[in-house]
Amino acid sequence: MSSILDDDDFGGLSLSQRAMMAARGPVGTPWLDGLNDAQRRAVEALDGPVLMLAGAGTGKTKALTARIAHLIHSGRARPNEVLAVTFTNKAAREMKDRIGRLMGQTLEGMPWLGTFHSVCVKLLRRHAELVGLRSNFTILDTDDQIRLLKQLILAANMDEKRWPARQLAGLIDSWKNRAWTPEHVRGADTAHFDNRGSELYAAYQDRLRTLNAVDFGDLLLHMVTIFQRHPDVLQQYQRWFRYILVDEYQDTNTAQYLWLRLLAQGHRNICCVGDDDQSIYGWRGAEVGNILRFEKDFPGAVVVRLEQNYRSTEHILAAASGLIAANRDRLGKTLWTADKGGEKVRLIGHWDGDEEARWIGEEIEKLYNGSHPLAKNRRNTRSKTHEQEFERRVKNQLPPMLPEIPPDTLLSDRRIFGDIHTRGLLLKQYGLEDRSSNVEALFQSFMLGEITILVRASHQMRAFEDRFLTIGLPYRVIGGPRFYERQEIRDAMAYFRLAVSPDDDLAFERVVNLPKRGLGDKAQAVIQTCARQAEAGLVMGAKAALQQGAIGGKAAGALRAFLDGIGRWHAAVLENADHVRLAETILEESGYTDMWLADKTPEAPGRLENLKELVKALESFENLQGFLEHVALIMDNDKDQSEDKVSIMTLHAAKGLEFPAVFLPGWEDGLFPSQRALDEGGLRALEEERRLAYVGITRAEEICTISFAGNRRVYGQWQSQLPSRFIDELPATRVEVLTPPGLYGGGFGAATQTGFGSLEARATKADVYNSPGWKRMESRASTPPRPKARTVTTVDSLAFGVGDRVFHVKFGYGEVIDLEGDTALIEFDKAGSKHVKAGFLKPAVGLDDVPF
DNA sequence: CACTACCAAAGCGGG
DNA sequence: TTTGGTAGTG
Repeated sequence: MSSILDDDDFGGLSLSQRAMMAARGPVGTPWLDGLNDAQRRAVEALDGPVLMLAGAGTGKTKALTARIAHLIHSGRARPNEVLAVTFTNKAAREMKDRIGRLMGQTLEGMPWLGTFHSVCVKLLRRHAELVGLRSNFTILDTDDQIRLLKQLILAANMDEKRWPARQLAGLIDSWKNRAWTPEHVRGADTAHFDNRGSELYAAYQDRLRTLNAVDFGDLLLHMVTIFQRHPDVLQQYQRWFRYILVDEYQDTNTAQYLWLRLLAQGHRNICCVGDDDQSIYGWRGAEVGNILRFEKDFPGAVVVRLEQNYRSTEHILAAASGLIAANRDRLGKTLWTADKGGEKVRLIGHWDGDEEARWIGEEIEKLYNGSHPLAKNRRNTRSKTHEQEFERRVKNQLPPMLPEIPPDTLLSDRRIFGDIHTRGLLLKQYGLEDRSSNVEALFQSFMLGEITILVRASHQMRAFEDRFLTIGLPYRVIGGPRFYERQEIRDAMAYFRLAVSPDDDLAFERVVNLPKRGLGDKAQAVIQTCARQAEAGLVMGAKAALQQGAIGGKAAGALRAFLDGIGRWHAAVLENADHVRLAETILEESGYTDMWLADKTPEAPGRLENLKELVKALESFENLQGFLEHVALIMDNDKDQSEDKVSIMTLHAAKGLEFPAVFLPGWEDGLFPSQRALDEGGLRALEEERRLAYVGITRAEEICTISFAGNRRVYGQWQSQLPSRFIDELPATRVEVLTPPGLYGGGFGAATQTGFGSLEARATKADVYNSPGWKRMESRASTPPRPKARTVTTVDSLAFGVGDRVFHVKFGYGEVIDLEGDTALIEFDKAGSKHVKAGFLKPAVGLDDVPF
């Protein structure tokens, strides 16, 4: 073995691995147990190219992990000779866990099981010099990238308003996804960005090289470049990685495809798993063509179709299959399930988005209560989680069930019902049955964590958040801005980066004047000039500027203090000082903590909390360097998992997940499929939207509810729209149309079932139109909805008095405790007490915001 | 240099 | 509607 492959991840067997290999033999092979025929074929076809077409819920991860276990156990490869790539850290983690469980504790991690990016980082660090980098390069995230590009745009004398850095970033990203270096783009692509796209791209890559930095796209691009230009290096890895496995192959872009193809060229032991029907990342550079072309790329490939679905009931699966059948470009699969019957997909129309949110809220309450007719039919009862939840409730002496909430309950009381502690009072007042001891009902009911709402676009989430805050329904938004993307965290990280490497110019720029030190644009320009003159980094430039007296007065003092700080922190890093303490010191000494302490905005306390959490997160790392290295690639924020909450997320974020009950709101033309897909993308884009719809429906195990609204407020403007064309494409026999909800107050539970679905195979939408409730709504459609009072009224502080109920967009409802000028102290029902500007408050409203 | 006022734009988002 | 960025002012 050459020196290229000379370290732990390529080394010989560890003791435990040897032990494991030795144990091979007639002992059991648990990973082969419980596989169906197709899965077994996919697991046992070890050599040569294999394409595993795995439909939704067909046990793809099971097959994939069994295959790895089988590979290792059969002695074909050692754990560190298997390359297995995924797209997300979550998927990688899950695979690691499952393999560990399959093979027992003896398996010492597989170093080459990870995301495309994390594997590439490891490889690139070894060969950085081949693309003009040092092996300790930093990985820029999107934020850094944009700021860098902005500088380049300005330097090129372009109007940054007409040519926004974001757009350039997208352009460069798309080139990198196709594995195009600046040389490829030059000449080939001049039409973009005022004809200067390729020029700026080249400048950007140069700049990155000087900064010894890469962006995410570079990780793959550089590796492809290295493999193409250095056959000797490529050969080493072709030999080393004896088996290659790829998850979610339909999501690979061209760069990833090339990278894989180069590595697999020798032995062709590559196994790709994917589902062309779930390709939903075309806008991010994914090429469905990669999976459609697999058999051409790898002649003689074994193709295995996993078609037995273990997730959804028959009706749900059939509805999804019927929908996706409208796509032309697909390999085609026939999913089936042994789980016959179950509930049909439910379809309901609403007057507007708020009513949709209200209806779904009520549905969820009923599912949770066990009072929903469908909850009572539950088939998947007595899952382990239910038993655990039951035990938890008993142990904490919490009533296991929420009471059934009468439909005419006042809005203000609903909130209290939602609060498990104060609910008892209302039980009496409303004369409700105490279902505390009703174990059967508990098992029939749904836990909140079993329920999800999947939206097309993130702005749809707000209606649900507003509503759930109001009725006190615990929810969790998945995939919002992540922890490490928050401003305060990124600021703090910039300080840490400076401490580790003072020549990190991007970090320097981010925090020179944060908190405000009087080092504004002018001072920074001087520093830049000095740095350029000295051909050195900004820290050196700043020192030079001070020496030359180019910066004087107050600014000089502040700059000197800042530089001293960096020097001190860097020295501490070099001395291996306790990094947690150091981090705290940095945040203190730099004045960053004080900045937020002095900040009066309602977000400030939360930001301080986050900073504390950041420092706490440091504890699990050896030092600051290790932490920074880790964070660039893994930015998970998976805390808060323990509480039982409804989850709200986008359809994209839901891929790979499953839930017993799924709500799919907003199925309207223009929203889903999105207007952009309808306008620009042609058939291709429409088919991708349809796949998204397919992904949505196939997330559901037992209950799937699709809904649409006739009117919706988009960016403050009311818009009317038609139900989604995808609704027409659902096979009518698999759909149950609910009449629109009753109008005032109650009646939500009274939604009757219209008999339909025998003659016309695709008449679903028309049926909704013809249902009596929709007629009523339609007659109202000529009058555009009036904006509700609470959304247009702005009120100054004088309009409130102590004790008033108020509403805040972020924090929900609360009570005024104190007033001081334009600032009010509010005790929020859900968010605790906070000082907020009165301008953010609106008077609380009760039921009078119901339309009609 | 910092603060305020006004204006434009707003897709899904992993690493 | 909200958010972020820029231009103009104190």
